[in-house]
Amino acid sequence: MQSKPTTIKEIARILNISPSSVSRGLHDHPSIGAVTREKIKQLAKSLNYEPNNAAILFQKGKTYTIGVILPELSEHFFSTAISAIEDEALKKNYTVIFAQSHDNYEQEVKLVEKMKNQRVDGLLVSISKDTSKFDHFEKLNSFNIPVVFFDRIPPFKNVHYVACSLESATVKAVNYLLKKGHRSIGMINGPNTLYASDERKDGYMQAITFNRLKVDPSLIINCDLTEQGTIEAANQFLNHKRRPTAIVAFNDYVALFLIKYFKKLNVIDEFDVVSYANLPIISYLDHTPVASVEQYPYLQGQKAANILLDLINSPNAETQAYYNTIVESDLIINNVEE
Amino acid sequence: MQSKPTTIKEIARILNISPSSVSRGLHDHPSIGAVTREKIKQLAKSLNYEPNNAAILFQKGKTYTIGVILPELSEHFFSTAISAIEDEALKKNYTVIFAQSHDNYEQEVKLVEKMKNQRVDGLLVSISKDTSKFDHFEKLNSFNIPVVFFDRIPPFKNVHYVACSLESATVKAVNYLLKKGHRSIGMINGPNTLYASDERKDGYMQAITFNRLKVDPSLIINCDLTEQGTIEAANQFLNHKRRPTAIVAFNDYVALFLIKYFKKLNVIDEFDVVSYANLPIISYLDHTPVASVEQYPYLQGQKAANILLDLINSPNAETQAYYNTIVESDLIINNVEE
DNA sequence: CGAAATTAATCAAACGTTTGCGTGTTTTTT
DNA sequence: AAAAAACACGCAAACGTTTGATTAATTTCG
Repeated sequence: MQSKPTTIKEIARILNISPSSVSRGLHDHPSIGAVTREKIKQLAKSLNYEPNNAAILFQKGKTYTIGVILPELSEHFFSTAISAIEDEALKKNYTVIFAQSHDNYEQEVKLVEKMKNQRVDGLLVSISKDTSKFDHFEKLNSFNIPVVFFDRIPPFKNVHYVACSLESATVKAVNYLLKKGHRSIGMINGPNTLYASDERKDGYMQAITFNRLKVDPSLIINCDLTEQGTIEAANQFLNHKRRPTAIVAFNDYVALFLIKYFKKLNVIDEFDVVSYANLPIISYLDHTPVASVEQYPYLQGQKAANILLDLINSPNAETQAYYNTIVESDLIINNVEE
Repeated sequence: MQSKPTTIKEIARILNISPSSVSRGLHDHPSIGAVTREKIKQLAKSLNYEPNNAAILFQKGKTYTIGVILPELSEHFFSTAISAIEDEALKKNYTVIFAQSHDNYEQEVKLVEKMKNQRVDGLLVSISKDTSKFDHFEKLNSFNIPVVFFDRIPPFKNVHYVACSLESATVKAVNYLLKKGHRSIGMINGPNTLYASDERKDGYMQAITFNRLKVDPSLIINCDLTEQGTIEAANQFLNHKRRPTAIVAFNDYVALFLIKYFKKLNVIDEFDVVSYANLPIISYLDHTPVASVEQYPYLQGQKAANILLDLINSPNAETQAYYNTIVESDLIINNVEE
């Protein structure tokens, strides 16, 4: 039963015509007569002919494959994004290969190399936490492999990227809290090295200032994002002379730790928490954040994929301007039932 | 800057030797002298030579690629499994391409076809919910593409698979509840069409019977796994003449709905819930399941990937016995703090 | 010292498909 | 009826790499 797949040559031999005619016939090339074309197609069908992709790819020098490199596939945000990427790629008949950097710079460099060897037509990347050099991506330019960054993007504009505006989302979040009557709002921010921390801080300050209030820097606490770090930050808030009544948490994990700790101290009712969505089921908690910044991973993935496919199929990629796409994030108000 | 990638031919031309020698030199073939070999390697390095994968794959008729088809990538279980698969594949220098069936049979058939066209060396599959025919997989046999199923497997033994023994896990779960003193234990099971429902039911009955108790069939309720369905099941338990004090939920989603509903009715303290792990953060809930059946997605993915790679590289795949691997699932007791 | 063995490299074919160019045959145009 | 156009197909090269067969040069050994 070990059937070798049917080839064009085989069909040509049986029909006593040339392989080129078979190829053209199958592609509805005008220079092949209708009769011959039908004969070819019929035989191809009955022999279960399937084009040998490897051969075509090789011949065309294109792989119809896009690579995706991201930190951790099992994080909900990324698995949703890649799900979108795959869906978009499939529509245009592209294949997706992916790899995880596990937030490790060296691994990321290796993977970029591997993707290049695989001759992907383009690359989608969400950079690892400890990536601060970007040479490995620049190398791809000379091979004419376009790169689109998404969500975790490098801190400069002369690349293609899709990302969420955390700044404007943070403005919305703080505005919401102010409108609810809060006058002292704390923020548990990430390490200063993260670009995402800057954005949150800027948004926070912008909202406060815009409302003609004064920013109290001691209400913005940097945190290593661990449970222990969160607890320390919480303690600082609890002992603060202007003890805040609302807190903006860096992400859902931090919010989770925070809420857990506040519940333990029985002060949870004295705080409103706003967070950035990572965990799909966080709204099922008893004490949930009053609002969440939704970052639309599916949409980001979709946009990034489409931009990449555009770039791949645009002839004059050289002279092209950089896509700097911002996905507006929204503040989702959790209507707490009870 | 548009550098065309260096080829073996190019190196050969510069060194005035034949391409075959270059190829052999790069592969440390014994019939190339040490001097020439070094010259070749040096030049290759300085020209940044990278083998053209597409050409090699084409030439060898192998793609060093494994395909993965699963229902929904954004589900935590699957994203963890595929994360493992990717890690294993990378170790052996294989590439992973994947696609989602979105639990749709027709889509699955299409994807299998596409994977075949891509000439994957092997396929890992977790079948879609409404797949009951398996011809599309059998077709792969004649192309000598091995298939390993994982987690969601077909209901027969003459295929390779890796799966969790939900039956024995359910036995453990029910035993645990019995040991805690529960005498009336309800089960919210899935639709009867699912193999997974059978396993749970069998495990339940086995544990009850083994403990010399009588199975009350009305305590096993089939449910469509929606929130509404869960509520209906809950109501049946609440009105049951032998009202259960513990409930085995089909999965974490069902458990979530159930706990939410019980909390609303203020009867949550009258029930112990056991569930099957899908949601990583469910243990952060206020009222969490007292125990969870852990199905080790990472381990399953790992094993499935390794089996597939074995099959791909075993010369006499024909005569091979079928791998039927069962991953023991464990009952994780949640030590509730308060 | 001549035959055999070893070493070092080359040649050419092959993998399956596509595509520019050429060629013979038929049809259309003037 | 001759020239032009349209049609239908074949030829051959090309993509980059690998590999079995072959050759030429050198070394080894009886």
